[in-house]
Amino acid sequence: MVNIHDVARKAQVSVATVSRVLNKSSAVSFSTKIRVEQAITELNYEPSTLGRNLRKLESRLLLVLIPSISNPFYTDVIKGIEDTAINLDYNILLCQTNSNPKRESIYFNLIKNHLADGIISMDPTVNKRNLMDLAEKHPIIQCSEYDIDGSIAYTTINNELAAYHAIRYLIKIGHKKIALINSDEKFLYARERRQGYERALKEFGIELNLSWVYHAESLGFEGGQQAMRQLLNHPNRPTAVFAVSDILAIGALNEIHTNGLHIPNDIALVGFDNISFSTMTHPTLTTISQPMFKMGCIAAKMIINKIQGKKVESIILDHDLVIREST
Amino acid sequence: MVNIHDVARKAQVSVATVSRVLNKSSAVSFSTKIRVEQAITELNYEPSTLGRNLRKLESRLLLVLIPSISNPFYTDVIKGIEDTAINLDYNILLCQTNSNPKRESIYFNLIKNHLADGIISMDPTVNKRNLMDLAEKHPIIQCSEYDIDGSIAYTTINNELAAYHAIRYLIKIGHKKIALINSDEKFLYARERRQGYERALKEFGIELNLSWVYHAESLGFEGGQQAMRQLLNHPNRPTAVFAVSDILAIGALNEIHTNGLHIPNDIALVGFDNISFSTMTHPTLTTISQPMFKMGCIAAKMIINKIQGKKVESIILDHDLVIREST
DNA sequence: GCTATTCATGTAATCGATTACATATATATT
DNA sequence: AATATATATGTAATCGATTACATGAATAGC
Repeated sequence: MVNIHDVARKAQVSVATVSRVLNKSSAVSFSTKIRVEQAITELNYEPSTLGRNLRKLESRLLLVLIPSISNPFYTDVIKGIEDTAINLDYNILLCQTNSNPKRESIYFNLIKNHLADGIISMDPTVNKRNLMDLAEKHPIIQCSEYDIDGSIAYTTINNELAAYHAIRYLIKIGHKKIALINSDEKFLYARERRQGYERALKEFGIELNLSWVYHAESLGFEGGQQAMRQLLNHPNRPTAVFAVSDILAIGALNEIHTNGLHIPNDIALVGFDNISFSTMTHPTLTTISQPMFKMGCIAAKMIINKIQGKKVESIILDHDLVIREST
Repeated sequence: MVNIHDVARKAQVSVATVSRVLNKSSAVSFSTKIRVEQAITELNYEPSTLGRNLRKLESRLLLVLIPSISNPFYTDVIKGIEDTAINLDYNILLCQTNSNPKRESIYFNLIKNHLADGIISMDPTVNKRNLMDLAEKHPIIQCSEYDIDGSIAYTTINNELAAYHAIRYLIKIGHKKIALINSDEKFLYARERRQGYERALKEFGIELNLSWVYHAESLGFEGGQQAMRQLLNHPNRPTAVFAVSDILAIGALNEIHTNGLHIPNDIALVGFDNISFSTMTHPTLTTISQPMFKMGCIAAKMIINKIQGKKVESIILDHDLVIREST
């Protein structure tokens, strides 16, 4: 493999001069510059990023931790991260933890080993203690999921308020019997969305019926189906359902159809995330839209600022209620 | 940052001995081994992968080129690649080209720069000429999409045969007027699936009606909707539709519903890929299932073998016709 | 007890770049 | 013309590891 010395020899200059031409770091006379560039072309030389990074003590690689790419919510966030990162000459390493602690530690080692410069964590299942320990020595920010009491900067939406808006809307169009399909409340977003649900009910004088609050066992379609199955068997069936993710909502929608009921006449349905599938269901799904692409861009900017030693502040983004046919 | 010299000093040995302990490469006496390990723990030392990789001239990073992670087909393939790669101590860098040549060249540079050891390309939009040039000097294999005449090893299914099976099945259940929603035929898989479509028709003595062959303008839902809209306006409406991807099929399904027609009574529908959403539609979608996870595992094994200088052969995997409610 | 072999460890080169510092030449200033 | 400054280039240290080779000590074989 041809290296910088070969180029230097061919162009009859020192390696320093070659490096200067490569990095435009200081003045090189026109004639030698041409000579060096010619040598580079003739030898088909490509500088080794490995050597460069070792010297500069950086990898220009960003780790993005997600539970799984199968959830389309992450798709657009990642697009935002990638766009921003590439523009600033960083590449991203997408890491699916599958909520597996062993995987997690592999990826944590990557940053300890200097193979990555920073981490954007979007994984709610990550070990918070380990993450915070790591954040003492390495640049880390959280995206979408975060810790209230942690010292790690984050960008997210106001989950409590978003859920509140969804429920308030259901109440305003006449619903009083509103169920909640939540995910596991070990996740902060699940706790927050539940709080928003409860606040809206309280504010409109509707009593909280705990038997209408379900926790899905999985985050896939089946989770929504299972939860809905139980809600449909409830002696006092709700007239509206708020699911904390579109995937759960779509599972619920499926189950409602299987039972021959009509949406929204028999049951109204609201999801969360505004994934692209939510326009392909029948009826189309009313949902809360998060600014996913923007969130990704901001997360990327935050982590790069952090890597460069700047101070970063957490940022809360706006959400929207997207009203479609399911309500 | 603490380095190998600090450890050596603390343990009162040479850096070579520390490296030996780290890599278990040759005998180190029990007592010094303990001393070194203690120093490592006390100093909280983590070896720099950058330094190691530079010396060993490898990065243990694999590039995976995909057009976009938004297509769920890739999800399981990537899981397979990742599982296999991690077991063999490689990490994967997921690269979305978004069919953007500039992105592509960024990623190609990564391997020229030795920041990655090999490439698995799943991108049908990649510039074939560039890829083949690169393959002369670097380990590259193709997954799912490939080149017939190229010299690059690949793993995929038999697209022609899969399409043939889908169409033969439609014919056997009584359909004669069968439309094809294809994607752009610049993609090899599109050409192959069309060949399978034509072979099945020919074999059963059904004349090819070119006005029933559509090319979707996008690979998203809208592509399927648009194509279906045109098919529904056709004076001689087909009774069955084969779409070359589930996403297109779901778009078509939506359009059929919008027009008040029944699936499968008015129109039968077959997709391709067996993405998880294909069980969530109403009716559920008959489709061709590819062994995505397995394909990913094999692709990863192939590229790692190639990196290690072994000879690799292309592998064709089996597909299945999954019959559901839409036919 | 002397030589041959094995074992444990150290020294220094190496991977491929960047860059502080040194030096030589050309140009500007007086 | 003498000095000051700017420009162009080279030398060598450095980033953090691995490893070929050298060396000294311990053990085995006779």
